[in-house]
This record gives sequence, structure tokens and C-alpha cells, in this order.
Amino acid sequence: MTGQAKEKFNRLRKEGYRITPQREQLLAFFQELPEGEHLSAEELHKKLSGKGIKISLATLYRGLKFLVQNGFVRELDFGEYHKHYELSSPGKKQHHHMVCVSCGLTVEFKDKNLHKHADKIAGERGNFLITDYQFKIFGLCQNCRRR
Amino acid sequence: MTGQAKEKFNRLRKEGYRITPQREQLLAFFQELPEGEHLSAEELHKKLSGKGIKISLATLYRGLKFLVQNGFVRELDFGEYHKHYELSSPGKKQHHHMVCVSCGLTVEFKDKNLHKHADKIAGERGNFLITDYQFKIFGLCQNCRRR
DNA sequence: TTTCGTGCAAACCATTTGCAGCAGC
DNA sequence: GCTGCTGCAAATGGTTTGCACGAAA
Repeated sequence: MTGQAKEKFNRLRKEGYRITPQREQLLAFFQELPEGEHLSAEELHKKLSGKGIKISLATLYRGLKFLVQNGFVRELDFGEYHKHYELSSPGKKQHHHMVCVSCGLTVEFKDKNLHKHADKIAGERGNFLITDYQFKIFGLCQNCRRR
Repeated sequence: MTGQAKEKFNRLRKEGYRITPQREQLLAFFQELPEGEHLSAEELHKKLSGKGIKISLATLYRGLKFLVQNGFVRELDFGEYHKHYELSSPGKKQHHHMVCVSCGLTVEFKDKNLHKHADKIAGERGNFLITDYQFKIFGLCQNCRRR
């Protein structure tokens, strides 16, 4: 666990939260994850078990909520049945999605200019500290248009 | 039901789909809905019943999928537990969301420039016909930053 | 007459919750 | 010792699915 995260954990401890092995190990696991890898709760549970870390699914969900609400981790929603989680580091590149509503084809893309929009809006509307932003486009892909 | 929709239904009929009272009534209901109103499946079911239209929840879900996949209706995801549906008319204004990951505070906003990004990306990446796009920003609101 | 669509009830499945015991501080 | 956290199992809730019947074409 990085020093920065330790500080933040200490602050949370003062606020009445308890820093348990499960929470520490969960955050440490995210920090070791390769850039750009975003896992579902189920996948996380499997990988943690694989590393010998014992944590129940219920506690994992509660731990994830704890980490998300305190800005350590972000929750991604690809419009699938389940959510994905990844370490929330501000400099991280965002990738966005274009989805065909008919066949489900998904194209990932990046757009350098979107963060300007995000910053502008966050500043104008309530002074948010941005942890994440996502742009999703839905439509018909070339194949499905033809039909 | 508009003439345009009728044509489209006839085309689908030729492709082997069947145009049932339930599907017709569902689409007609969407067309009567006020601009900007987006309902969940549950809400739709209640409102249809209120109008004397009998349709089971299962059929409603199947009908919604049918209308979404054929471009009549769009499915919106506000990151809630359920999805929302509204008539898919191309000129319709989009509204986007900024959500506080800590307290859940949600701010809606519009941004005139986003459609340019959407169009550009859709053209460059696979020639999509856009039916919808959504921009979501996550972060900490002013109150939650302070803590 | 041939499928496809419908209604019902049961199944699904990711996530949440009640509760008793445990552990951080 | 107080109170928050954990693990377990059961509940939740929106959505999907199996099946037999009904109805488009």
C-alpha cells in the first residue's frame, strides 16, 4: 500500500472507520493490478482467493463500496449485468464505449477533448472533484443498419 | 401510431416479425408520452394498465427489447437499479449526469457540444447510426470533499 | 398450418441485508 | 468495552426464461 493511501486510511480511522485486514488487502490488491484492468466483484473474489486472501463476497461488496465512496477505487458500468472496479488514479486514461443496440457490438475509443468538457461542467455545476467520467454512444452498427 | 412507424412495422413484418396488439399499443403509448419523460419498465406497466392496456411484465420486457433493437425506443441507464425507456427521436435533447460517488447527489446538465464528438466518433469508428449518447461524470461534491 | 408471441410462474444472478460473533481501537 | 466489521445464509428485485396455449400470417 502506498504512503499516500496510508495517510488517507489514517484519516478515515480518526473518523471512526476501522481499518481491517480485508480492507487493507483489498486496496493493496488493486494497487498491484496492471494498468487498465477492471474486474467484476466475482472476478476479484476469485483472484483474491487465488492469492490466499480470504474474504467473503458480502464483505468484498461492502469493502468495494467503502473504497469507492472514499475515492480509492472507481466503479465502472458497461451496461452489463454486473459492475467493474479499478484503482482510481487521476492521471489514468479513460476509454469510452460505442454500443450497437441491435447486435451488441462494442467499440472502445478514447477522446482527448472530453476531459475539458468534464472539467468545465464540474467547475460550473457545484465544484465537483472528478474521479471518473464516461461517454457512451448507442446506435446501430453498419451491419444492423442495412437490414 | 405515426405513418413512419407503420412503414417500419410493415418492413419488420416482411422479415418475419409479428405485429401484435401489445407491440402496437406499446409503441403508440411511447408516442403519446410528453417530451423528456423516461419511464422504467415497472412504471410503464402501471401506466399501461391504467389505460386499460393489458400486457404482462414479461411481454413488456420482450416488447421493449424489440422496440430498442429496431430503433423505436432508447434505453437509458442512470446507474440505478433499473433501466429507463423513452421514444427515440433523433432531434431530442440529451441530458447528462454528474454523480457524487459518496452521497449520491446527482446533477443533470446539457452540453451542446457533445453531439459533435459523438458524430465524429460514430463516423470514424464503424459508421454507426446514433440513437443515443450519454456522458456521465463521477466525483465528490463540494460537501463530501470537505470531509 | 406453421411459427412466433404471450402469459404465467419459476428461475436467475448480482448485490444487499439480518444477525450473531469477532475484532479494531 | 463499545461499536463497527465480518461471515453466513437468506432475501431482494429487476429482468429473463421454460412451457403450453393462442394468434399472426
